[in-house]
Amino acid sequence: MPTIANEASTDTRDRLLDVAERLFAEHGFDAVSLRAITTDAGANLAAVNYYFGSKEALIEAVVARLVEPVNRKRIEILDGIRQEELRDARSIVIAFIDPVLEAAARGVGGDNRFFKLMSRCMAARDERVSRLVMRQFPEVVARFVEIICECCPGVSSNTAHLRLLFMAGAMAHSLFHHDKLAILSQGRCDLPSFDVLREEMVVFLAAGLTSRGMEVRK
Amino acid sequence: MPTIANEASTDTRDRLLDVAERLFAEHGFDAVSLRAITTDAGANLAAVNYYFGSKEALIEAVVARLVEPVNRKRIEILDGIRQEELRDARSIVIAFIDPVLEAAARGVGGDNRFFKLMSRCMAARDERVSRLVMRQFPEVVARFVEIICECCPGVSSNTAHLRLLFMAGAMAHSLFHHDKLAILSQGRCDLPSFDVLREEMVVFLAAGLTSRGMEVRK
DNA sequence: AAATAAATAAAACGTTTGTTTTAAACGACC
DNA sequence: GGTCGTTTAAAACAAACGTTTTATTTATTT
Repeated sequence: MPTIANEASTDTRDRLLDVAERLFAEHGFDAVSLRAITTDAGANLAAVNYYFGSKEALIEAVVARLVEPVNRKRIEILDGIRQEELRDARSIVIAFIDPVLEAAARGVGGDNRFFKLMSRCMAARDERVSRLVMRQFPEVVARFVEIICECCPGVSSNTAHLRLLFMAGAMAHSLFHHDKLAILSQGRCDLPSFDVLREEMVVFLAAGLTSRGMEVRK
Repeated sequence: MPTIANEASTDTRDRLLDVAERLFAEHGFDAVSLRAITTDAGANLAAVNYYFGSKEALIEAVVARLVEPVNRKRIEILDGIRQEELRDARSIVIAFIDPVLEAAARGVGGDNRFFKLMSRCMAARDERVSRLVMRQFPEVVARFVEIICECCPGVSSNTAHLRLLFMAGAMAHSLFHHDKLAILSQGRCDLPSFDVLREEMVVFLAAGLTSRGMEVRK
């Protein structure tokens, strides 16, 4: 086991992370063997266990490296909203989805690596993975719930939590599966560009956020 | 291989389907071995290959058995809406989600078997599973898109397709993960009952469906 | 230059997996 | 009652997996 990471080690360590991220997103955690990862990375089979200790620890490292910056960016944007006075539902939605879209845009070939990986995490078989995800989100959730309650009249904390869940689901699902619209619509739907998808999503979710239904009307 | 199913065969065949459905929903397709299924069903290891030919064929059978009645019910409800004149967004949303909730309610112990299984399908590693799902939905998609366009002024076919995708994502995600709200909210959110969750979802999605944003305003 | 630590390489280990094969038991029908 | 097709049982197979162990190379430090 390496005690501290030096320059030589980070080389193949990072290559392992990169390759694992791509393969995990594309085929799922279970479907990708350590042999596939190490071969693709030009490393030895034992390298994963050498640098990370186990396959599960590698998964955790991959997920953390991808999720952390996105959530950090989200909070940054929320802080900006707090200062300016653009505190409407539309801004909230954008603060939620844009960091994800940016992370996706950074991905090679425009593949939806972030959502694919998140979706795989949600459905992952071992709970350690989903627990890792659960650990990364409470702060973001609290911040969004707070601002939703402030900006959307009549929305309670409970409702805000649920609406955030709806938002997350709509975003993840549509970004993950938008390319299947061609089949689902039997060719009757044009594949939307990312810009169009983003704008449609913002409109839809902002309307949902500000909708009035269950609150106690006085 | 059995040529036709008689009474004796359907016994363990159905037991295999029941057990597989439950275990697949709970742990995922890859995580459940044929040994676990056959043992739990009180059958021999070879039974799955005997009745279904392969594990993949068993997965297909399980999914089809679960999805078909839900989509059939959806279309039934849409037919009812067509006749009556309750053609508003709220009715559309209800036609979409209620058959799922009913299927969930039928599940033992109220587990979210349907969405869990659907979520696993979406993230499944072999494309044959997701292709099976894709084959089951075009008709439902077409029907919902049609009625969305009719009921929601200014919504084009492309937009309707996307909004249906948002709906599906919000529903699947929130039903699958609503029990994780306790952790995500750090105890600040009460776990919603199914009735509350349903009503919140209907309000949110109906508002999204009828929202106005991207259409060309004349 | 020798010694020590880090990194890579190669091979083997013990499990588990889906599937196939071979036998035995069961049930209907002539 | 014997025979044939169907269903269950038990065992074996080959392949793939994550992990560990043992050697060898490379780099750093004394």
